[in-house]
Amino acid sequence: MSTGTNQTNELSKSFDPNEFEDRIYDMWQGGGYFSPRGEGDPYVVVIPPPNVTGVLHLGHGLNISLQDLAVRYYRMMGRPTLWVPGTDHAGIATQQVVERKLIDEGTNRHDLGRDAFVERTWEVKREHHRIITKQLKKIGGSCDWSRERFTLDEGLSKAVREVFVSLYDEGLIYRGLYLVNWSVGAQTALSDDEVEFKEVNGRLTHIAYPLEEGDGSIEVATTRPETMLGDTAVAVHPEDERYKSLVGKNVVLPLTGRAIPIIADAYVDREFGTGAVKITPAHDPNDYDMGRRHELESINILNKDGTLNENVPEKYQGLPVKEARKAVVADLKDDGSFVRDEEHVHQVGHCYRTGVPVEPLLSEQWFVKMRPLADEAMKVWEEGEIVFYPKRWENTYTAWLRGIRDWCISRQLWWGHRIPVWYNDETGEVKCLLEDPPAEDLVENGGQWRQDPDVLDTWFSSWLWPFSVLGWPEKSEDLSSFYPTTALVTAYDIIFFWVARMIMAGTHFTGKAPFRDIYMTSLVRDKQGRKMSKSLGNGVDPLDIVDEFGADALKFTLAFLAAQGQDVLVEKESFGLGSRFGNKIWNAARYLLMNLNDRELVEVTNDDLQPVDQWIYHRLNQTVEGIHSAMEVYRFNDAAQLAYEFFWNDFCDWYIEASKLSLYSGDAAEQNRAITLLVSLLEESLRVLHPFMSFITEEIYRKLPPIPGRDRAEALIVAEYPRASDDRRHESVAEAFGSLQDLIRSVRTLRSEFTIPPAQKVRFSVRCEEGFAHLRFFEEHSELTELLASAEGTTYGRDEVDRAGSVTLVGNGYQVYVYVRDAIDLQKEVAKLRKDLEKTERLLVQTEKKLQNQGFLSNAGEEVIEKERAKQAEFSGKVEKVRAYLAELEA
RNA sequence: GGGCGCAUAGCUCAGUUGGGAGAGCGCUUGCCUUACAAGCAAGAUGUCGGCGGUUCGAGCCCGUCUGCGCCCACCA
Repeated sequence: MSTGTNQTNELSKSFDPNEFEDRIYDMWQGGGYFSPRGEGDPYVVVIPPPNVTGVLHLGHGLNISLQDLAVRYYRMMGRPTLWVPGTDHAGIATQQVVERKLIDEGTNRHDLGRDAFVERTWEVKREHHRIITKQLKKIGGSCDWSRERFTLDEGLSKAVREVFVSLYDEGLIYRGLYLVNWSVGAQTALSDDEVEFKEVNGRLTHIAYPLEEGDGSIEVATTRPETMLGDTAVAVHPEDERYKSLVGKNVVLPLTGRAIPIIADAYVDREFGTGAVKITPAHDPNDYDMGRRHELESINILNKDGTLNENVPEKYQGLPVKEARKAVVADLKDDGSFVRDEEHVHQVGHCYRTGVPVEPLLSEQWFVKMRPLADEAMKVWEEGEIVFYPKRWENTYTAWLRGIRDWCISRQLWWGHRIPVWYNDETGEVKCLLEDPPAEDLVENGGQWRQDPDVLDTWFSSWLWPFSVLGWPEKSEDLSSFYPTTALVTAYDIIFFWVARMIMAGTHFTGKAPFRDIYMTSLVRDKQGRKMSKSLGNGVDPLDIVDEFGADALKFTLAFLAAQGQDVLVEKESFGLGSRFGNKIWNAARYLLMNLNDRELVEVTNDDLQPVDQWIYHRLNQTVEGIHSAMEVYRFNDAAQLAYEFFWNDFCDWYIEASKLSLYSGDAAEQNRAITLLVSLLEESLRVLHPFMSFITEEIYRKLPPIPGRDRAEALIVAEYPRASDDRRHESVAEAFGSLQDLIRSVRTLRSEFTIPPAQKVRFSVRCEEGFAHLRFFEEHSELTELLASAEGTTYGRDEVDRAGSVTLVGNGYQVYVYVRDAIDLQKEVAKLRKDLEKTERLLVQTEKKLQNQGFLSNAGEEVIEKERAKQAEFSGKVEKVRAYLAELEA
């Protein structure tokens, strides 16, 4: 059976990803290939949802690329594979985007009103959503768009509501007046995790508080002098002799004239500063605790916009914190209570979204009691239900769980899930409801019930993501088929925000950890190791990379560079790696397709394989095995490198080159055999490469002719991934081919060192030694050496040959005589040989020492010793021959 | 204060159970050789951060020191 292949399936001469990437993506999506197919153990990934109003950066590029790589690999491995895409409503960030727009339009959200503002935000969301999904497609993400979700869509809102009500009913959600982190920038409370501590060069101000009675004073120190306006005590250590007598007395607070007590508390560090601390329960976490212990009054001095309120003397009212600080210090100086101030480096909390310093503020907020949830999350880890890659992140995870604190979930925003709690202000009743109360009961319609104005922390919907996207709380088909999911691929900077909380929610509400494998991606940095950011201007836009190099280059380069657990440093130019690889694949394929003309693809059986064919199949086998084991443990860079090396170094550099003689000089049958093997190997290589280089391989796959005896998938994306097979294992052939490569390289080196022009053919003979497996190989397949070394008039054999006029190259098990003595500088050759001899002698001595070492012989493994013996034989043989040859040359 | 990570070729980094030091880029030399100059062939460059230890044998294991980086933490 044979198939005519005279159709023109040519590839264009120049390689341009832009020419086919969009077209191929549409083909995939149109073909429904992104949806799970088949039966069996599914491979499921949910995307870490990008902020809907955000801009994709290279971190997303890496994250999307690695997920796509894994998903495509498992899809081709035949597992029903699902990658659920979606976006996050990102409360603070999105609200800010819209608020800024309003300010530009000369208005603001309060003028607009809540409903109109939310509607406006939905418009902005829709606009950005279109852009961001387009970007995800550009990058090549093979996600199932028919299942796309948004954290604020109907189903997910239902999940959020369900979870809130159920936690409320369990007593795990509570409301109360607590000191929280207040972001003046975003005008909302934040959870502890949303506060970023940064080192700040501040000043430590020492202030003397005069005693109410007598002349003495007590000196305190603070980094936030303005908070003294809200002081309600001064604390000292109970055993501090300096102050013991003062405990119980009062001091008069400067600037306000209020009298406040001196109390004793063991929390105070006698060594720090003066050993006396001013206490501001309303604006400092420690002071707050102490205030509770001592039943101190709390005086809130801040408005929510960060200005001082009516609880401070009039002259400070309305001043922002920063200004108030200056004014207070100035006034303290005037009034004589200022002692001194000094430079002081300390950690100051900042809002992770707006970057402004966080002000601790006493306010009414909703919290989730985390301890019980954290315990469950700890348990699933202990039981091995979840595994981190790399493993060390488990420490970070467990440390956080151990030190868990309650989670402040209410946000004073308008964009988000409204808290499902209603108050009856007359009766004081509170109800938390799954369904909204009837409209007529609401105060705005003349009823009595008023809904809590706040929305929930964005992460309160994100933590449900792996099961809410699959339909929970409904008992959907997707939920039963695809939950728990298989892998989570995300960056390590959101372990607390997201990963740990998803595990809590998943475990608590579904009884199962939401995923098994947690792959923490590296952070992408610039070449100086700096985080990419807009302000530094060092950001690289993944779409620019796609435009310039193609999506395959983006994915391949990142996969190749991103070793597990190591931050990856890149610049735009780095992506030349993937781009060049694409070019290589393109040209190899173009070359083979060109050579289909006037030849036929024929049936080729294992019996038809020559050693070089067996060698390439052996290498393919090894490559596939290596990729499988690398993928199993998420070593993407190893897998990418194996694929790269096989295709470029083995297939292109050796196999295609070696095939040229058959392809051009063989008879018709041989030519057909050769092209068939080449195209078959190309086809299989495309399957190997597809997860790494998806677009280009699919594009080429479409142009391949039918190959006799091989099934054709409707698209490469759903073709079967190659597996290793025993009948392709050819160890001894591989060893022989290794020797052949050595031989060829040594001839090439000789040519290169003596600059013998490529056009000038050299004549050489090979003499193989008795007892070497590769002897027959050389004898039977002389054309390989002939072609690869650009030689002519070659003779082979076991017998001595005429060496007159030759230069000898000594290899393991063979010698090559190259007849170029006239063309080379003998002195240089002698010098080179001496150097080579020295090195070999050194190696020989090393090996012999080992073999004489009793400790080595008794402790090392059998294999290691065997290997050492083989080395000894090789080295000593070589030394002997080179010595003899040198003596001959020098004579 | 606690925890973690990194120091390997000029640059960016691989190196999975300890057994003759690797890749990509860059550099040098020669080639537009019937796919690819985004290429081919050949080549140079390493006290594997310092010191000590375990071992027949250490880039890899242990200790210690130095220099960077990150995370967590309520010392005003």
